[in-house]
Amino acid sequence: MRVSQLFGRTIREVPADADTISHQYLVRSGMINQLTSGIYSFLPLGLRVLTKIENIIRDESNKAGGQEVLLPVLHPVEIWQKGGREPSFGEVLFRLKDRRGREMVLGPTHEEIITDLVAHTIQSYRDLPQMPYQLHTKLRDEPRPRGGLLRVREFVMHDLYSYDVDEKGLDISYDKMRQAYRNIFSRCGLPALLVDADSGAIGGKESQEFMLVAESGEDEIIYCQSCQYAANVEKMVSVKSKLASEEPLNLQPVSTPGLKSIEEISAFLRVKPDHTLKVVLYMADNKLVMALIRGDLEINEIKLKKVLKCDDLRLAGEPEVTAAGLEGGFVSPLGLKAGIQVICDDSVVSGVNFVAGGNQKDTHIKNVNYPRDFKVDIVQDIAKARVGDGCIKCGKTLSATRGIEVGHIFKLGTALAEKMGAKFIDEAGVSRTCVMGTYGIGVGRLMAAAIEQNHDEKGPIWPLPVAPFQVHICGLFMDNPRVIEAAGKLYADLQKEGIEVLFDDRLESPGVKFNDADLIGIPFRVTVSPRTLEGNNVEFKRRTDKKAAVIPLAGLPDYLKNLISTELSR
RNA sequence: CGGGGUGUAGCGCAGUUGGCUAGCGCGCAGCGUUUGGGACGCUGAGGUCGGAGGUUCAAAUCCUCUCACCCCGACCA
Repeated sequence: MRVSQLFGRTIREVPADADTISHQYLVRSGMINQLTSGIYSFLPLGLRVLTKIENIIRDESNKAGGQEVLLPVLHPVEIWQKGGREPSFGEVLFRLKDRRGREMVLGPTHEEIITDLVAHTIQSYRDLPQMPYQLHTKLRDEPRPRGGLLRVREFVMHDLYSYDVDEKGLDISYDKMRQAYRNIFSRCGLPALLVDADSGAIGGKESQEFMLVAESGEDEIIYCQSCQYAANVEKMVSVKSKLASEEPLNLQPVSTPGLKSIEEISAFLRVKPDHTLKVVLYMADNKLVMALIRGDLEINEIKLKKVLKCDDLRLAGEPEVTAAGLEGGFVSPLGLKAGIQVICDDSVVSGVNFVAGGNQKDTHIKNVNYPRDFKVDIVQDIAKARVGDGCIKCGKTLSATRGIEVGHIFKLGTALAEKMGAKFIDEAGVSRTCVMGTYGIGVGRLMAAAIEQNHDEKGPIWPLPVAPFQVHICGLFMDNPRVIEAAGKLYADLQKEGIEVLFDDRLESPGVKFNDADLIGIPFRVTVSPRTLEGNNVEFKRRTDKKAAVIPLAGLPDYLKNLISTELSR
């Protein structure tokens, strides 16, 4: 491609509404353009990167046994009702009506559709396992799009679904896809961290995420440097700090005028926060519930939501607390009237002599102990894991980092397949339900994450396998006949060798060309200029090099061809 | 949905105590001089000042409503 003819241009100024690095560079290099919030067009340069990633995904999916399909974007709402996930997707679903008034949904994902298709296609255990997949658009009305391509409302996703005869088969498919995903990320030149994850709205049991470590990541990853165990903070179960053992003392009410927060209470009564009882009131599907945890810990709402098995969880508002006859800031599980469900973190069970609310204004109670003084409905881990906690696998201290979730794999089981009627006849002639797995990669997000992870102050540094072009020719002084001739010939020769080359043939100053080259981020740059042409040489520079090397023009196509193929096969 | 911010030329911005023909830089077009890390001069094109309503002799500027976008939080590939 000649830069003079390229559709799309580089921009010098940083776009005002882009403050994520990848967003800035994607826009400035002319790869993407925003249409409206969370919706982007891809220009030729950007599409080339996207397509390259897609092709790597395609290749690895095929190798793992996948077969590509293409599913509709427009879904009748009934299929979502049948699958039972309509409420949990809620507002995220884009909805519309067709001309007959029939309600439709723009597909946010395709488990229902593909499972319906499988139900119509699979009949016998002989037809299994299957791994249909697609690379196609998903539409989700996200509450808050952000960070350019990092979080959008319309995006290309790789989604693969596995169907097996039993759990054992699912385990095999899951392992295959986990390996395929590892291969994909490593072939893209992007080392991804595998972490245990919560399965979210999609449900299912086992689930893991592939994360690219990046400052701008939305997720917090808690990991163990010693045994490498890692999990999303949403999911991580950790060994909490232990408290010294004490004898339980007698209950003692104390006056605490106006003191509500854990900090205020612990300072006033001179007790450590780990000797206070934190009470948080939530509305779970519009029912008031009480969550208890040791005062120094935080509640992990994802875990809590799971324990409660509810679709919607939010903090209770002042009116809702008052309506339940409770005193905000002094709420306590002691003497609680029936009807309010109490969920208690296991940290409370192992602690002693807590300061808890007194259930009346300006009063707290010291030396509260479980189970002597109050009852709870559920005891479970609902705490947010922290840096410094112990690893549940090996006991060593946990660390944290931030990451961008670029892939997610789930063992879904049979629940959805059951609802969608995906059954087969087994060897004994008995009808059984397919066991399902689901696997996804956000392709555009991966592209953005690649920049977050690989860039300098001039622009992105694309890994060769996903770079928009492999070689960038800068022709300096393009009004010089020798340069026109030599650069033009080199451009043609490289293309003849099958090398992907972007040729900057514009009559621009060297500074402009070099800056544009850095901004586009192609791994190899060849500069053709009168100066080096004198000795039949050109300059060669990797995007990561500081300085260019002078090398002979003769034999350059072969040299580059070899270089590229060795780099790609690494 | 809660909190914060911004809408003026393709991009980045100034102008906002009402006052002349709405301005600057970049980019774009033409001409000329230049050329190794974002050159310079001259000329030029390009604007419903986010939208609607109102106040006024006069509105980018004041008032009301509204829309859009960005950032921080609750959600996810």
